[in-house]
Amino acid sequence: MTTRWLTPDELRAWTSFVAVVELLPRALETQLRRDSNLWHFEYYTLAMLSEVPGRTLRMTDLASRTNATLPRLSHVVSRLEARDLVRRTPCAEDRRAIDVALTEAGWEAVRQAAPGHVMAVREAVLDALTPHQVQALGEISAALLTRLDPNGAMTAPYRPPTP
Amino acid sequence: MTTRWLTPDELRAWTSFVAVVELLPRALETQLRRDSNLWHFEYYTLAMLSEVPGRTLRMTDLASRTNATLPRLSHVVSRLEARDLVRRTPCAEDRRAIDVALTEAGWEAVRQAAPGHVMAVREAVLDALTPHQVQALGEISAALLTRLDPNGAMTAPYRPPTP
DNA sequence: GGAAATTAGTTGAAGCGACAACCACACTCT
DNA sequence: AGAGTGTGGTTGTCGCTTCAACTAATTTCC
Repeated sequence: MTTRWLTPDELRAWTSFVAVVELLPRALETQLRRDSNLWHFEYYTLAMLSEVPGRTLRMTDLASRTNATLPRLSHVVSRLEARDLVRRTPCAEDRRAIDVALTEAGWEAVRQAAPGHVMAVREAVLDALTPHQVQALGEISAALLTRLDPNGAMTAPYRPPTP
Repeated sequence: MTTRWLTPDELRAWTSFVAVVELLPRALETQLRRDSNLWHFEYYTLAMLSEVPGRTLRMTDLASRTNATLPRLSHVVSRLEARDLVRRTPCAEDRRAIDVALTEAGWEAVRQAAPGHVMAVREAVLDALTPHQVQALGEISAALLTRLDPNGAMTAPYRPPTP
C-alpha cells in the first residue's frame, strides 16, 4: 500500500495549520499568565464550572468539557484547590465520584480574567477572520472533532441535565 | 471600555476550535511515538532538515521553520544529536552560528516515519474535509498567522536562498 | 450472593517546554 | 581601536502533562 503524499494545496494548508496549532496556545498562555496569573487550562476549567448551574461538576464531566484526561484534570484541580478557587466534595449519588465546585474566589477569578481573555481571543483569532471564515472554521473544527474524538468523550458540549 | 463578548456563532466556532487545538497535538504525538519513537516536534525538525538542499540549516533558520523558540530547539537538537540523528557543526561564515545537519540515520528515521505520519494527518485532518474546506483552512490559518507572528519570525516558509 | 470486570479518581515518576540568565562573537560609531 | 549594542546559541530551573500503577466503589452475570 503506497503512501498518498500531500498535494501542494494540502501541503500549504497543513503547514500553516500546524504553525497555528503550535503558536496559538503560546499566545493565549502568555496573555492569561501575564494578566491573570492563570494557565489557559486553569482558566478554561474555572470557566466551564462558572457556566453550569450550581457551578459544580463531577470530575469526569469537567474533564470532557475541558478536553482533558482525568489525571491531568486531577492535578489541576489539586492546584486550584490549594489556591481556594475550587473545592472538592464527595458526590452523593456515586461514592466513587467527586464533585468539583467553584468557590467565591474562583468565581471572582473568572470574572476578572474573562474580559482580557476574550479580547485576546478576538485579537488573535476572531477579529482576524471574516464572519464567513468564522463560520467555516466552526464547521471545519466540528468535522475534525468527529475524527479526533469520535464518540465525543472528551468534547462534551453543554447539555441540559437529563432526568 | 466594555467587553465585546462572543456571539453564539463565534462561541460555537471557538469552542470547537479550542477542542481541536487541544486534541490534535495529542493525536499526532501518540501516533508518532507509537510507530516511530519520535515526538512530533522531533519529527518536524528532522523533516525540515530533510527538505533542504544539503540537509543542513542554521539553528535560527531551523527554529523559524519549526515554529520554535531557540532554547526549545537547542534542547531538542541535543537530544537528537545524542541519538545520532543530527550533527552540530560550527558555521563557517559566522562563528557564533551553528549548522545542524541530518545524519544518514536521521534521514532513514524520517523516511521510515513519514508514511505513517502522513497517513495520520490524512485520517485526522485532510480526509475529514472537503477540498474546499482544505482550501479554506489554509486561508484561515494564513490569516491567523499574521496575528500570531506578524513579522513571520517563527513561520518562515521555504524560500530559495538569496545570494 | 459473590467473583470478575468497569468505572471514577488519585498518585508518583519521567520527560518536555518556557523563561531567565548567561557566554561568545559581530557590528557600529566615534 | 575600543566601548557599546545586538545577535546566535546554550544551560539550568521550574512547572506542567503524560503514563502506568494503584485504590475504591459499582455493575454484571452466572
